[in-house]
Amino acid sequence: MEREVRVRFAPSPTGPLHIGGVRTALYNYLFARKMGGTMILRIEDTDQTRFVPGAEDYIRESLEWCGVELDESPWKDGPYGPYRQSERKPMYMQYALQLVESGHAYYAFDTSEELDEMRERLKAAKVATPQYNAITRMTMKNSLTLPEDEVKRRLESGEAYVIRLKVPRKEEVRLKDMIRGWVMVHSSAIDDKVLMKSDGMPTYHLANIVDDHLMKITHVIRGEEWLPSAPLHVLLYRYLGWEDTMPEFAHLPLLLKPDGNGKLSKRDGDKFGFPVFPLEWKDPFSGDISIGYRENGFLPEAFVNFLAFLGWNPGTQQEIFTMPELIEAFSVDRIGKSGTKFDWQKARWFNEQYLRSKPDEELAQYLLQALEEHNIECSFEQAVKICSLMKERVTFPSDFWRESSYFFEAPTSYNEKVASKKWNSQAVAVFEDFKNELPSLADYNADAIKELLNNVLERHGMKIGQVMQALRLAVTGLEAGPDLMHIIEIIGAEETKARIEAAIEKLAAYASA
RNA sequence: GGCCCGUUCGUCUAGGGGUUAGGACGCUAGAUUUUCAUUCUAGUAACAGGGGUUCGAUUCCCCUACGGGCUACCA
Repeated sequence: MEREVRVRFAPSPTGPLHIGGVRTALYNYLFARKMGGTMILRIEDTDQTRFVPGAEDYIRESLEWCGVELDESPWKDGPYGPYRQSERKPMYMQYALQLVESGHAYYAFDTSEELDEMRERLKAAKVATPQYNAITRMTMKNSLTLPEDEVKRRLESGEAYVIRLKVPRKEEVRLKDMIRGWVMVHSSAIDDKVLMKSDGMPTYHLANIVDDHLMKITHVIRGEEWLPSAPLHVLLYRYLGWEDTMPEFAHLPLLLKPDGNGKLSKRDGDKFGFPVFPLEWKDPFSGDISIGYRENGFLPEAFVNFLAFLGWNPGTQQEIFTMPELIEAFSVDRIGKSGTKFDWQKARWFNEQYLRSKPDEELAQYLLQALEEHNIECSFEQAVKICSLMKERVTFPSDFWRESSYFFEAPTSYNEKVASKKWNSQAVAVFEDFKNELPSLADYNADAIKELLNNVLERHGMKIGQVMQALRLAVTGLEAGPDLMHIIEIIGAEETKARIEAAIEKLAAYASA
């Protein structure tokens, strides 16, 4: 019988979630929604020493920003809570004990010094992979080698111990991955993994199997870094007697550094000059700040669209997808196998596409906000006009203000190159007439302004191409920008007149040359 | 080192025994424009190498190379 699809995203709160994690969450979400299933978030905080304050809130806020909705989570209770492993602590021991009783696990009392010693010894003996396994466990201090009464005595005296899985010496462990097909691993390559730590917490391996089982998870979609330990997880399901409801696995290709050397890591943001985190993160210990996509001006839709295409594609020519469209198009068998390098240029392109598809009225809000911060007044209508002029040339919302400040402030300097090449006495003669006649224009709009300019040019026997660059220089100080007539329309006749007069004065040296 | 996974234009990728190996980003050129950008058009550029299997392999198999992951009482 087909079970209702239930998937989980299970980050550990050890710092900011990086984009690889966000992508894993996204794929889980898309799959859940596509299948009409349930999306769960479980916090994997079994390592108390790595807890970072704020990390959990960061995860929550990041997913909210991306539009990844959680059906069950620490913040939205469901039938299988709690959703923080630290709060599920009492649940794990019984399963570990069940394994001990069935002979699939055992107590071990070795100190970390003894473990190091064992590894050193094996290394010296040229053993390829020094590990606690079927062979070496018989030389260590555990319930397999110690007399029964001593084991009992040690346990009762409160001595520190761990519970290890007794991995069989020779056995092929097969695992079917939805992305890679059958993966075969020999049990000799797996060591006797610690299941319960001496602090009473389970390790990832035990906790993840117990929780996935208890939470009725049907599909485990996670990063490829988990593939090597997946056979171990299969063994756990088997020994716990849960193999018939074992989830299906899908191991996602990793996100790689742009230079193709290694998986994208937290430090790479600074190194390559783009964010690796969805949101800005301030490290609570060092105070270091890492930039985020949101603060960098990315629209969440663009970020999600871009991320979805890192390792997956719909098999059609369509590139722009809304979240509902992604859900509709998503399927696990269109996820690629090979690692994916991060392409900053393409990320920008997606953002441009989304920005341009927004109505001018919405874009105007970005500009208005920036203007407010600079204490500049501007009507909503003006802002809309400016944005409609600028939208084809911006990548980020912050560009609206950065690229359009001349609408509000007269130029304080002029592009040197244009000034020396295009500013001359003939142009100035045209501008004298133009700026004087501008305020008396009956119908003040871009078309009328252009008509006036043409009239003046005709009187002077000149063509529009001869003065346009210089006029732009006078009005904006720059060498390039959107349609000048529209700029002049927005700025207004009086301001334009004043700017032209200022330019004539300041650039006099060029005109006489 | 051992084990596991992978390898199509610079990048993201489609394809799959016989194709002019397709698209997108980037880049280049042309067109448009008052400039820059946009837009449009064109161009650039790839099946890692070697063996098989086959009438025919980029596609299937093996080996090598290269890349990546894992190798903790971390997840």
